[in-house]
Amino acid sequence: MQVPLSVEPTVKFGKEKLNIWHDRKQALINAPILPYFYSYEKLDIPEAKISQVRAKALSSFKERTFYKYEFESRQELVDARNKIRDERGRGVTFEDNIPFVIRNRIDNPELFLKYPHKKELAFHHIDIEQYIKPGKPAPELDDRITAISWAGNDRKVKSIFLGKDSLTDKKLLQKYLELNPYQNIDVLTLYNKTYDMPTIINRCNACRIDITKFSKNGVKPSIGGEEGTSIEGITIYDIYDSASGDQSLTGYVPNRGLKAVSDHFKFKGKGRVLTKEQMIELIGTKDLVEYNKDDVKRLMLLFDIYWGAIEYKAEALKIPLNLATNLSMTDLGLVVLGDLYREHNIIADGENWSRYPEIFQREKDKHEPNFQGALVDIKRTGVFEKVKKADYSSMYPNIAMTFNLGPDTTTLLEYKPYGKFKIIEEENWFIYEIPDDVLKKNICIQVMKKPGFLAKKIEMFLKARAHHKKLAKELDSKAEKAKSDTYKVFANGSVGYGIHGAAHHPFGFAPMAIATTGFGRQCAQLLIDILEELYSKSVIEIDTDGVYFYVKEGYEFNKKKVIEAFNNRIVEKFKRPLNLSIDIDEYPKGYFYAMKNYVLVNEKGELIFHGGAFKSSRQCNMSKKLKEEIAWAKLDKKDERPIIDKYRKLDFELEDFAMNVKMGQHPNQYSNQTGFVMSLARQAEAHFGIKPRIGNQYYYVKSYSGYKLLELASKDDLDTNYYQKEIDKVIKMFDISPATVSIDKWL
DNA sequence: GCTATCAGGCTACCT
DNA sequence: ACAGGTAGCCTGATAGCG
Repeated sequence: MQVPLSVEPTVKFGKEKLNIWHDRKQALINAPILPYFYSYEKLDIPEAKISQVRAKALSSFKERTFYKYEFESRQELVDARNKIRDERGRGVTFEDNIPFVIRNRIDNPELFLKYPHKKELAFHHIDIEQYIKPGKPAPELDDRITAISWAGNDRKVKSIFLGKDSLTDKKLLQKYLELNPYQNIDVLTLYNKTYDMPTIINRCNACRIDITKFSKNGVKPSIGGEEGTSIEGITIYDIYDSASGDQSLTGYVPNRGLKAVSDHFKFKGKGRVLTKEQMIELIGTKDLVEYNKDDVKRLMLLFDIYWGAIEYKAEALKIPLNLATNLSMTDLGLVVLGDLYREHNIIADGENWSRYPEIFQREKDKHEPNFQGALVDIKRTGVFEKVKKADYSSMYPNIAMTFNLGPDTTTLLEYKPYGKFKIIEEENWFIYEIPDDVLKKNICIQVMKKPGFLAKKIEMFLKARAHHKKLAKELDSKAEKAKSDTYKVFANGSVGYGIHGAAHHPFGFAPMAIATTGFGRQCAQLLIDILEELYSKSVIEIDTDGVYFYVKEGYEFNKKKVIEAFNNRIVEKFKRPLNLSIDIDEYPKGYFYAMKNYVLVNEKGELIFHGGAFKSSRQCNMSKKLKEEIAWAKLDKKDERPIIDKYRKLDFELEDFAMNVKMGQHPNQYSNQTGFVMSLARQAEAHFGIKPRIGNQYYYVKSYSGYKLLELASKDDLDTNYYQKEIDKVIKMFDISPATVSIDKWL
């Protein structure tokens, strides 16, 4: 690679250093820049080194003088910034919350190329199994590890496992470390970084095994905190991060667990999938080892799918590998926009929050949005045959590119009374009046005709994407596919209305987000109108950039005609041709229930559920199975009654009635401490000593005495009334009640 | 005391 | 602490009814 394995900031003797690992060597260098922020004002900060710089302000694109405040350490910067925020509020200091490694990368784009990891990366793919005490829902810290499987670059899976009667895992761990010197490992691949490595390290601690062996410089690994596990000289790649962000899986996998995702990619293993009970029962047997080995093979299957994009991303952005393994949209935006702002000598003079107070600081309810987003609607419900989906490819980046949006071209001019979308063309610019139903105003956005730098950058990304996508198809190449996906992410990250619409992203530019979503709504509506006209009231559901519609008897679907009509309408509406293309997918049948909630049958005859109403992970198995059976009956026009009668008997295992919920926040963040999730968390703490923690998952059932953890419930305690009502709900979902039938259907 | 309805808090999902 | 948008579950408050 051209880039290092990892870079982390660290303070030594009060000075900011960069801790760089490359080719299994550590380089502790002085950071080439000091932590800094800007302000328009001359502030009284004695500890800072103050200088003046001339640059263009992001808000006005006019040249201004800024004071630059440099600090000895990040902590000094944070303290000074927070003091000013406390006294004066936000908005006095600018670019004051950029992670230091990224700030270094933006200001010295070639910096990390001086520390390349040239050796072939040594991977270590790993999975462990752990004992669970009978009756307990999950393993605990003192539970022994029963098996470890791993593979290196040779892909040969090896295992080490505990005998049935061994009560300690000390020898197993010692042997594992002996067989796998961490000195020779660069990248640890696993699924769920909060489990395997912390567990191994905890078990080593419990067994008094020296854990400094894990790191390359004798420093103890850290396992706690929100940062997760970190080991000096090693980068941890959690494939779950890639799988959970993979949009192409939506609707095709029941969850983002290792098994579901690898099954989706046609995993073929030797072992069978074991239940929790079997995993305990089969300790010390070949079955458990095969199961454990299969998980490593699943891991490697997914590794081959996702790794290419990680390494490519690191090199394309010139960032260390550890930053690329779980690059957030925020950080991607910082790098891509940071490069552009540096090249054009722009300083972001405040965040959206302070630059557009009328949008981001107005009085509103707790979860009310700041501005209007995408168009979402359902026009017709029920079963439809020959369902098609027309969607824009990369809609938002294409809009930003075609409409020439960017900080240098786009300005929020003024607000007008809420009304219709309007375009006014002048010699050098367009003015777009964008109605916003959140702000209840028309937002007037001026866009210059002179080509802008951000639109140009996005065009470059989209062209690169198209190029690699074509190659991927022609050569059936995973590497090209990874490149294509990477450029799609880059294009999204630089326009990503998520970043430009964020209140506190340092480089966000709200007019861009408002224009992007505003044009998005117009384009979606255009597509709806055309399909409604061509196939007579054919549109079913709309979500952002995709329109589901059906072609009824007597109409002939013609893709060319749709696209032609679409292009004509674009010219009519926007007074010029736009570079927006649409794709069309087909499904033999579909059942549409509500916005974002529908069931499709694809060409292969598979049932694909969309939306929380159908596939919410919190619902019980009984309800899920019922939905699946009724969906098939409904789509095949068969009688649902026998299915319902069968389910009415509630003849299932206790587990099939278990619902589940995950703690979404830290215990002290719950405004309602007596709320549902907290009450389950308290039960778990009282009975099993499980500390309430963000991310904890609780399985529960409804009993006559209230909601109970699954482990505390028995079958004859179940609230049958509640579960009968669950069945009623499913029936209602598929039985089209008058309230959900569109007016058309009655006419 | 029971049932229906609604708002608010929260999770889970979609683009 | 990247955005907005929708559905559904659960709780607690309130209203209507007998």
